[in-house]
Amino acid sequence: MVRKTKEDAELTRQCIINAAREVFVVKGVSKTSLDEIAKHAGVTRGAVYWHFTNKSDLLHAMRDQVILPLIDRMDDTLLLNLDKEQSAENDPLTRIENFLLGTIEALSDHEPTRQTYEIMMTKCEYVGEFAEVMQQIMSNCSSIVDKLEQAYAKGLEKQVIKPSLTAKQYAQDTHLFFSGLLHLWVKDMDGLCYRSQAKQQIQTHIQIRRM
Amino acid sequence: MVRKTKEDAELTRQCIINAAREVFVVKGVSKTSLDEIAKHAGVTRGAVYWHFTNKSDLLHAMRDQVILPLIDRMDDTLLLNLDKEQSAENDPLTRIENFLLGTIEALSDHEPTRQTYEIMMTKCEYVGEFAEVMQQIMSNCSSIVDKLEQAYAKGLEKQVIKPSLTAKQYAQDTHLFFSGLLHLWVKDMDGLCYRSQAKQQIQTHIQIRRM
DNA sequence: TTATATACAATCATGGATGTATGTAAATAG
DNA sequence: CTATTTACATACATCCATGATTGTATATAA
Repeated sequence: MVRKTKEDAELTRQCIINAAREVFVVKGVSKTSLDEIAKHAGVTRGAVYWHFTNKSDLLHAMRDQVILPLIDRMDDTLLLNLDKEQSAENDPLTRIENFLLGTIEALSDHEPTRQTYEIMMTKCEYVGEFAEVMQQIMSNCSSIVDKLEQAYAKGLEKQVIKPSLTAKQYAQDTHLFFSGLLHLWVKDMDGLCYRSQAKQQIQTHIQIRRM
Repeated sequence: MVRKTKEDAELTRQCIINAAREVFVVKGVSKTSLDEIAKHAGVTRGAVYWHFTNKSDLLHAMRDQVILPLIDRMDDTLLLNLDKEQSAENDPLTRIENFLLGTIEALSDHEPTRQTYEIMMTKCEYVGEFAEVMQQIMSNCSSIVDKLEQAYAKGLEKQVIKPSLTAKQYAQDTHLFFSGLLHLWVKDMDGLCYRSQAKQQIQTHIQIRRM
């Protein structure tokens, strides 16, 4: 193989990430060697070590491709123009429902996203230098709860939600609900129990809150 | 070291399981060698291979010590004598609440249980011969939902729950809620966000359902 | 009392993964 | 047009975990 142009290089980098994901998801992170990833990507270990310092670095890159867009989408769907004039689209509860449904849809429609979640949840050990990822996840959870709380606060203000609980309580309960749903959805490989009913369960969860 | 009596052997077996748990929880399953476990238990790899065929077998044994009692407790707390006469103790919603609270308490009070959950959730890759454990987990979830549904059905029958949803819907929502709570509780190492508020969130979750 | 099974310890052989170091041809900068 | 950097491939050295084998002293059964 010979030297490539910058675009080609970026393409092989992405190719390595894709190969890593596909091998990780069947063999688990720790039991896949960089040689397997390289072979599956059609390159050698030299290429992998050129683009990534080690397996952990590669795993981080793979994760970022899924997590970063999620965070962006969360801001857009949940909070952007929340103060704009009242409409069906702009109902806080509908926004929350759409955010949850949209996340599930991303998993349903985009195989790489689903695989990445599966790897992160059931094929990866959060230990050593990768233990800090747990902190990031928890910190992400905090910001999710914060944004949910803002949306729920608007909902309470606009009186579309039953006022029996505080916005924070609603936000935490929704977050726990969705966290459980995501885990079960990903683990439900057969799709019998959870994947088929996820959307209905989200709608039910939201419906309970609506006044 | 010399040959021991049967009781001594069972003791070293348990000692190896404990050692495995304590090493797994800091180094992750795949990165701990059987030699480390043996040394931490004060034996050699020979002893480990005598009591367990391999690392996976050892992991299964460790898991069973936590999962099997949980299932037993679930039957007792949730269903046993559910048809007996009405009392505060026998209220279906109170039973569900007690089951959830009891599980959290088991994690709080019993370090080995907490460590085992942590290993299963964040320090273990469900792959290869260990992938079938995922099936077991999902099957366990089904039976949990079934038993919750039975309890909720009694609650609907006794008219202590709002009749807006079916027993199955209530059961699924509670299961998703609790699944998320367990995951976040275990991952919340600092105890700042979830561990401190778990009991309140359970009580809130139950309170929402009460008529 | 003897024979056998038990409960380990100690040793060995193997392979596989990692990281690094070196080679190299083409792209790109000057 | 030349020098240097880039984007890899190839080769090398090291380490470490595994599983199997063998050794051994004792508990236990007959």
